[in-house]
Amino acid sequence: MSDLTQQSSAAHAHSELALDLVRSAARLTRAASTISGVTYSSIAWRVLADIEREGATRVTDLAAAQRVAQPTMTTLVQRLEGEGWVDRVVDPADRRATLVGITARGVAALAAYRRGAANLITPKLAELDAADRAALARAAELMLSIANAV
Amino acid sequence: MSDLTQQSSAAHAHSELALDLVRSAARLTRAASTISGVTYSSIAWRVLADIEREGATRVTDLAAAQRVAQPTMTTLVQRLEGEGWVDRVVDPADRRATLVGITARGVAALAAYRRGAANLITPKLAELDAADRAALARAAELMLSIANAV
DNA sequence: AGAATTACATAGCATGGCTATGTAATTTCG
DNA sequence: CGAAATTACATAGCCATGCTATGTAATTCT
Repeated sequence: MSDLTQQSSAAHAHSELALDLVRSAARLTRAASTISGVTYSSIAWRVLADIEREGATRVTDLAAAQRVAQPTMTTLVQRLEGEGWVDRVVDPADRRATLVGITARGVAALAAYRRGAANLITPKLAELDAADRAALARAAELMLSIANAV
Repeated sequence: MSDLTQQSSAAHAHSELALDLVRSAARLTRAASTISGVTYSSIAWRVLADIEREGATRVTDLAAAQRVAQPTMTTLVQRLEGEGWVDRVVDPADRRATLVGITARGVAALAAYRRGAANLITPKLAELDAADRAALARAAELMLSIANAV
C-alpha cells in the first residue's frame, strides 16, 4: 500500500471514528436525560457544575462555555434563579454585567442530579473490566478536550 | 484497606467515571451541533441513520429507539417529510401503522451532515496517538451499549 | 360482537435554541 | 471632555425538541 493510500485509509478511519463518537455521545446524552425525576436537560446541570467549580460567572461567559447564544443563557439563568438554584448580582467591576452564583439549594439540586446520573450509569460500569473502564476514563478526557477545541 | 472499603472506593470511582462520561458526552454532543450549515439537531440525523440502516420503520419504533415519546417522533417525522428526506406509507401489515422510509434526498442530506461532522472532529483525532484513538473507538462502542442498556 | 389494546395524529404546554432589538454602561477616539 | 463605538445583558419573537393528554381508526382479545 502506497503512502497516499495509507493516508487515505487513515483519514477514512478517523472519519469513521469521528462519526461513531458523535453518534454514541449523542445517544448516551439522551439516555442520561431519562434520569428519574429530573426535569431539566443537561445544559442546566452543566451550567450549575461550571459555576460551582469556577465561582460566580458572567452570563456571556456561561453562554460561551456552553456554546449557546447569550439570550439562551439569560433565559436559563432566569429559570434557575426561579428555582432558587442560582442568584444574580451586579458585577461591581462593570455595572453592565451580571454575576451568576450557585446557591446552597443549587448545590443540593446538582448533588441530587449527580446521584441520579450515577445510579443510572454506574451499575453498567461495574459490569466492565478494568481495561474498558480505563478506556472510558481516557475517552472522557479526550472528548472534553475535543469539545473544547472545535 | 478492607474489602468493604475497597468496594466503596471502587463504587466511588465508578460514580466519578459515570459523571465524567455523562458530562463529556453532553459537551461533545453540543459541540457537534455547531457544525456549519446544519440546522437540525442530533436526533434528526440519528433517526435518518437508523432508518437508512434498518429500512422503513414505524413511528413508535423510531420513538423507542431514540428514547422519546411517540408524539415527539411524529412531529420530527413530519418535519423530515417536509424536507423531502423521508416518506411515509401505511404499513400493509397493519393499517394503523405508518412506515417511515428514507428518500434519496434524505440519504444525501445525511451524507452532507456526516461530512460536516467528520470535518469538525477528524482533525482533532489526527492529532492523537494510536492508543488514544483506540481508547476512543472502544469507548464509542461502550457508550452505545451503555446507552442501550439504561 | 363488544371490549380492550394498539398506532399514531393532534392539542397544549415547557424547555432549549436562534436572531434582532433595546437600554445601560464602559471604552475608544478626535 | 464629549461623542461615537463597543460591550453586557434583558426582551421580543420565532422555531425545534421535549412532554402528557386526548381523539380516531385499526387490530386483538374474550
